[in-house]
Parts: sequence; structure tokens; C-alpha cells
Amino acid sequence: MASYDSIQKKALIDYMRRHDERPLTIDEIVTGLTAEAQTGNYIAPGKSTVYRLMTKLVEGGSVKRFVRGKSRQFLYQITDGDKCHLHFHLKCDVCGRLYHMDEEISRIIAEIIGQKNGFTIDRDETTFYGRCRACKKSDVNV
Amino acid sequence: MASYDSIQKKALIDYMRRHDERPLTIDEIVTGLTAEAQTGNYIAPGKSTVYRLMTKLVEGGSVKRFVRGKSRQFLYQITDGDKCHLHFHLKCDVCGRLYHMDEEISRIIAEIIGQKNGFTIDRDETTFYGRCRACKKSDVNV
DNA sequence: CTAGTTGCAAAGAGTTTGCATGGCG
DNA sequence: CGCCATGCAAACTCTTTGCAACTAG
Repeated sequence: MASYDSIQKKALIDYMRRHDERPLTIDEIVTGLTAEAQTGNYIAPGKSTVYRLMTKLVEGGSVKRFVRGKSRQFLYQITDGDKCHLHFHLKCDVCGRLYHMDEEISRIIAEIIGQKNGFTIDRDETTFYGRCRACKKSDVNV
Repeated sequence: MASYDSIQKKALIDYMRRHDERPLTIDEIVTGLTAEAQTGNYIAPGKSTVYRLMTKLVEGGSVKRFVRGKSRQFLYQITDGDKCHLHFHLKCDVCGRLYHMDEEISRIIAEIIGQKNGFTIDRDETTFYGRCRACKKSDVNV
């Protein structure tokens, strides 16, 4: 058999979809799933299963894996295929939220910068860091 | 006393300067230093010292720390102070080389993107990924 | 002397893997 | 029934830390 979708896998993907606004750690995901399982009467996957499923999802391209800051942890965020294709992302250093840049603007920016520097920019791999409007006032210096 | 520069620290910084074309792992650095010490008759720092020194250098801003690919390893690259301020970087996914963008262009790009998205972009923290001119032809997919 | 630095080895954090168990078709 | 997925715990990898010896000023 090629493979089937276990309850655990379905729960994981569903969870990731409902929490796609920022990248999550494995622990956050496992904790979240476990908490939901208690009330939502379904089976949450264990941590090693989440690791294993995540690896496959990342390889399959539907989930992105990041590393940020001084932590050694990986962060995972579902992109479900093409939703996050061909545009830059903006990530707020304060709240961690991920914003999606307009595709057309991304293309133009990539082109300008690429030309000026003899570089082929990978829009999918590049993320701008800074602070979003909401967090701008909370702290003055970056 | 504030602190002094031990032979180990000097050797490390010197080594980083002579290998600033791409980010290095701690192991590469320690191995390189150890090898040089045998012929160059100076004392190479041990691994934990390199870790410790590196942490300080990163905090001090003269060295950048990256994470790349599927490895969990940190990569270090010396930038020596102000050389790397207020401009974007371009990093080649293939050869790992780091390129510095023009400061004026960086400023303009940051401003445009920031305005369009209500974002204050941190130029020092943002790196564009892609492939450089030299690597463009060598491989098609990242 | 005294604060700061080093190296070793042990501890930590996060991730991966081996293996026995159990589920799906 | 056979294959694949799961969960536990052990193994692993990379980084950090505690501690005693050492060094520069």
C-alpha cells in the first residue's frame, strides 16, 4: 500500500491549517494537539510521530521549516502548496507573525535587486525581518 | 580588568578574517585552527573556547551567526563591525558566499517595502537567498 | 593577587532512530 | 495477512556550562 492518512496525521494537518499565521515549534504543536484531543475526542500524535510526519510534510513541500534567533529549535508552518509561492514574507521580530507580500511587488523587487547584484533571488526562501505596524510603537530600537 | 586578547582569541579572529568568504561551522574552524597550529607554531583554542569566543563576537556584532539547510549547526562568518551595517545581504544557496548590497539601494528597498506593508524593516537582519552569478549555471534546482 | 580565560568533561536541548506493537485495507 | 504508522525510550548531534587550572597585568 502506498500509505494512508492516519487519524494522527489528519489531526496534525488540520491543526497546522488552523494555526498557519505563525510558525510553531514541535512542542507547541504537540501540546496544542494534546489539549484539543482531551476535549475534541480524537487521538493526538505523540512527539516522535509529529517529528516524523513533519519531516515528510517538509519534504513534500506543504510545510516550511525555519530556524530563527538563538534557539536551536525548528519552526514549522504549513503553506499547503502554492499559497506561499513566489512572494516574499515579512516577519515581525516582536510578535512573530508572518505577513505575505504582494506577488507582483515581490517579483519586481526580486528583479531589481537581482539585476543590480547579478543574483537570482529565491522569493520563497527570503524573508524580511522587522516589526509590524501593531508592534511598532511598543519598542523604539530594533 | 576589562579583558585582554589571548593568543587563542587572536588566532580565532585572524582565522575568521582569512576565511570570510563563506560561513563556517565550529568544527571547520576548530579543525582548521588545529591544523594550522601544528605548522604555524601557535596555540589553537579548544572547541568550547571557540564556542565561547564566538558567542561574544556575535553579541559584539563582528560575527554573524546563521543556520542553513537541514542541519542544526550554526554557521559563523566574520563581518568586522560596521562593515555590515544598514545594508541587506545576499547569500548564495549554492556556494554559501555572502554579498553586501549597496547601502543606498538597501535603504530605498526597505522604505518601499515598509511603506507598502506597514512594516519597519530591519536591514541588518534581513538576508536575501538565491544564487549568485557564478553558481547560476551550475545547478538548476535548489 | 585578581579578574578573566582556558580545556575538559558532564549536562542540556532538540531531533532522530530502533524496535515492538497495533491498525488499515 | 502484510505493510506501514505509532509510541516509547534510547541514541545522537550540537551547544552550553561547571569547575579547577592557568595567565596577564
